[in-house]
Amino acid sequence: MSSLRLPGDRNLTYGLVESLGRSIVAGKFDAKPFPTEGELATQHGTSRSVTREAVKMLTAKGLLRARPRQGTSVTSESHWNLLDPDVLRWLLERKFSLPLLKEFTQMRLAIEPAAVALAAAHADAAALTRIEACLERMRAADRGEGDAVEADIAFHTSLLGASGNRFFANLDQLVNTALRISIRFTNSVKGRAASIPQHEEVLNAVRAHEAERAATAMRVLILDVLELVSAAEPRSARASPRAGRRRA
Amino acid sequence: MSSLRLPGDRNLTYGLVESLGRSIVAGKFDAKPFPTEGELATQHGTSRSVTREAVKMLTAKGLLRARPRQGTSVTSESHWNLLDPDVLRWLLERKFSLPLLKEFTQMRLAIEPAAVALAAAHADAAALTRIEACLERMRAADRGEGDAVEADIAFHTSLLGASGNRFFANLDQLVNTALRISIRFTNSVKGRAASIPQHEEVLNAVRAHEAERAATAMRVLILDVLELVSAAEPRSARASPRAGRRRA
DNA sequence: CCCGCTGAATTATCATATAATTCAGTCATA
DNA sequence: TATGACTGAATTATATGATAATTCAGCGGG
Repeated sequence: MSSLRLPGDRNLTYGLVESLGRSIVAGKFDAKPFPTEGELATQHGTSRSVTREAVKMLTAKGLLRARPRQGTSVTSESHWNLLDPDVLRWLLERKFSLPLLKEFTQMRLAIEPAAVALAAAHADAAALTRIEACLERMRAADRGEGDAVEADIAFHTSLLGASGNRFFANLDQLVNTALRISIRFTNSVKGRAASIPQHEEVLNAVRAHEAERAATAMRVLILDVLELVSAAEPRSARASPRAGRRRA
Repeated sequence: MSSLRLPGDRNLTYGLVESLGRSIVAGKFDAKPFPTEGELATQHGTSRSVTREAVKMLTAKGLLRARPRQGTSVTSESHWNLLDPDVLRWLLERKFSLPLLKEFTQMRLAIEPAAVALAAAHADAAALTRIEACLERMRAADRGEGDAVEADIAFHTSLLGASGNRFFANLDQLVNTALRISIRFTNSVKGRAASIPQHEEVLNAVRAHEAERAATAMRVLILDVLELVSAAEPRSARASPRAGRRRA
């Protein structure tokens, strides 16, 4: 019935994945059971081929589980693949989960300083140029030219790529997705946009091949975010924003 | 034609995914173009439904790209999703990639110390019991009772789970997959199995809620692995095993 | 109380047909 | 010659209908 015109619908299958993914994360099937293949097809006006492919993709993302006779069902939330950008986006967009954002920032605090340390050690000329371009975009955005959020994101992902570590580089899409929401949040709390000087310090350290200094600069930057996110939480079990770390 | 009896074949589709995934990673389609849907179906004796679902899953893993008229093609390696346990396993098993193992260990060095620090801060009683059980399994394996590799893996993944951070916890499958190969490698280089005292130190620190001490202990443990892996590399661009870090 | 059988519901697989997309070539035109 | 619209063919995308395999729930016998 519905035309299924959702963002990222290269075709019917992806549109259905998007639609179902949102519904699942929103908890629409917490009470009533998940429809069978046939029901899904008729409800959405898609063929069984499309329906099956969508279910298979959501299964790959850990949201669904299909077995003969038993039918298809939503898995417990702990099985959901948070490292999948789609899943994370659905979770962060729908019921805006502050705890999840905090946990994401904790992961960034582990990953990004290590990545910039590697970037400082490798110091590819072309990569450096790319990072500088991102910083320039941030400066331009600060003057009102261009999108500050996109520039900020590009800065961080370009550093992940410059690390020369394929695992860090592979996190770019995830960071891209979540950072977009994270920045929107931090900007809403404090009026201030991203701090240019802090980002400059990271770049300078990388350019100077000073790994430890670069890592520290990045750590400071992300700790700021983590404190903003933690402060927004209701008072409960957040004695230390990032336990057991001092002297970066 | 072939019966497609490969590990992890809950059904024909997963079997085909496994088979094609290995072939792609092995570079079987670097010269010749990737077959069309129809060709794949006839070659493997599967219906087009199964073939399409397999192709779709491999597309989700970033290995393939399908467009009408143009056909299906293998993407460049930089698009492959290393965070997918299947993809990583195919890469590590097939052409045993030492650089990739090194990069994976670098990521562990970023993740696991942060995770144990959080685990030490949270200190859930039930989680502690689980970790202790894993250590006991390691001790038992040291006496010849049980599998040492599995116990070692369980120790590390249980700590990821105890971190209380869902992103760290979600890395368990990835660590489970790659650690299995990593341990096999380190054990082959040096005869020694995993160091029990080092693991005990981690657990003790977590039990005592000493986050920084726990992180340090884990860092030491993984640095040992990283040095083993780095030492096995041919002499080239590895001036410092983990640049800009000293005094763990 | 337990074990095996049976039936039914649902996914898994197969087979075939039609639509949509897009690349490569053709041809008219400036 | 260069350029742009048109055309045809190849391939995926979607639809539809049928059969097989799996497994749960319930029944019946021991």
